[in-house]
Amino acid sequence: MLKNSENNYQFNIDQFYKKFLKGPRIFNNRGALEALYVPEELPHRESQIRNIAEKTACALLGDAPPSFLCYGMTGTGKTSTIRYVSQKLAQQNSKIKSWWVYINCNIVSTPYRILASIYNTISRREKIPPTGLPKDVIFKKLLGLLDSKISNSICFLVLDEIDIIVEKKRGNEILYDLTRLNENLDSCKTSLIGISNKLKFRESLDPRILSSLGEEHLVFPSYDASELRDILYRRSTIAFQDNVLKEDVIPICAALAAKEHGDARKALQLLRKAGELAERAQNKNVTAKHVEKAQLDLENDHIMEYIKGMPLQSQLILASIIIISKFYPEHVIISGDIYDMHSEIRRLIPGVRALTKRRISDYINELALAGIITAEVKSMGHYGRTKIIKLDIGRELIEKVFSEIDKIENVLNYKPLFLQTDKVKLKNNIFKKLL
DNA sequence: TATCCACAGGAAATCAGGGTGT
DNA sequence: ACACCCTGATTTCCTGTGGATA
Repeated sequence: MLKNSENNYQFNIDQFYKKFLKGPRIFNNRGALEALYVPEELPHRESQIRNIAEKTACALLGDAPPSFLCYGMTGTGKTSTIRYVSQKLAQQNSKIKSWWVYINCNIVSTPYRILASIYNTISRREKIPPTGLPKDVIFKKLLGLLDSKISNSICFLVLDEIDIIVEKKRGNEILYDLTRLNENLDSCKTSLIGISNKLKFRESLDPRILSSLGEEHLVFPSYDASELRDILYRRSTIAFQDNVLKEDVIPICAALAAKEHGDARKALQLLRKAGELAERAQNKNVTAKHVEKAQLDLENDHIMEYIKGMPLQSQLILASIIIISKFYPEHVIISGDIYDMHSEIRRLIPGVRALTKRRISDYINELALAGIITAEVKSMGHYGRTKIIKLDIGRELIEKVFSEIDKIENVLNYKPLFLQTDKVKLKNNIFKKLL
């Protein structure tokens, strides 16, 4: 082995790849564990499949199927079932062609972009720009396109995570427009399918939309452990080489996911991650140990991914919390502290604006919602009403993420000034007693 | 018991930045 | 160049509030 200047053994990439290829194979087709993979059959969703099939069958005859809603927690097979049925429907021998437009409202979240997204999925040539035009213009263009390009056929609009747009003030408008598409169309018919994982979201839905979206809705119950085992087993026969899974691997994955409201997506992720860990370690088998590690890794990956993806201001808010708890572990952190800390450190980064307390309050709530911190509203009597903020996950993990973000890394060793005044220290001592 | 702190958090307005057609 | 569109982030303005203190 050669030594390089840093006194480490030099990594020989060619040898590594050669060794890897000679090593044991774990996967046969890892795509079968992906979220988007639609298997040949969907176990334990027979009644939902039948229900949707019955609803959509009239599309084969050229009639507009009723609109409807699907409920169920994450990983209960809502999207997969819809995709599955749509594939089967397309395989039927019918003169009437059906189009399926999938929209994830988490990504495409504004009225304009929803209309544009539908248009752009159907139209091959002309695309609607991401911004610029008035909404009603796009609406008319869309009507024209539907009538001309897919005349005498059915267009299914699948709105995944529909609850997200309903929460917004103008969300009801766009849904109302979409439900009314049929009235303005001559030769094309549309059908709306809403998918939601919040069972309560119907309450905030405009009654007009609720009625045309169909009083009828479809519930996707969570899978129990034995159903998850079954799903995993079937997928694993496609995804993995024969006999690489130790017999306890699938039951453990299923049990872990069953604890989390029976999330099949989670179960599949676990299984895949466990497989990848085995592969990386050049092991012949996937074992319970790999699943354990996978569980930890997945949680961390998720958090790290989330933090990396946050906007800079949000990262600065989190950094403020980190810094305070790093230099003053005893300090009880309240909203005001974060405001002060933020206004100090934001100066260290060029081009970062100061924020109002109001805005910071929202950022704190977002972090709490993501499970990174807890923010409990508490009244300190004469000392006001505020949020008590605590870090919910390991500081090291967050610092590790931040060390990869240059702008934040430079800030982490900043020693807070405002905390050094006696006034602040005194008040915080009273806080401690009150808690 | 009235007071008063330090905010919470809703609603509406504003701003900047991406774009349009004329 | 000009008037106008849509969005997302933020500010402005606002009313509400739990409980220690005087």
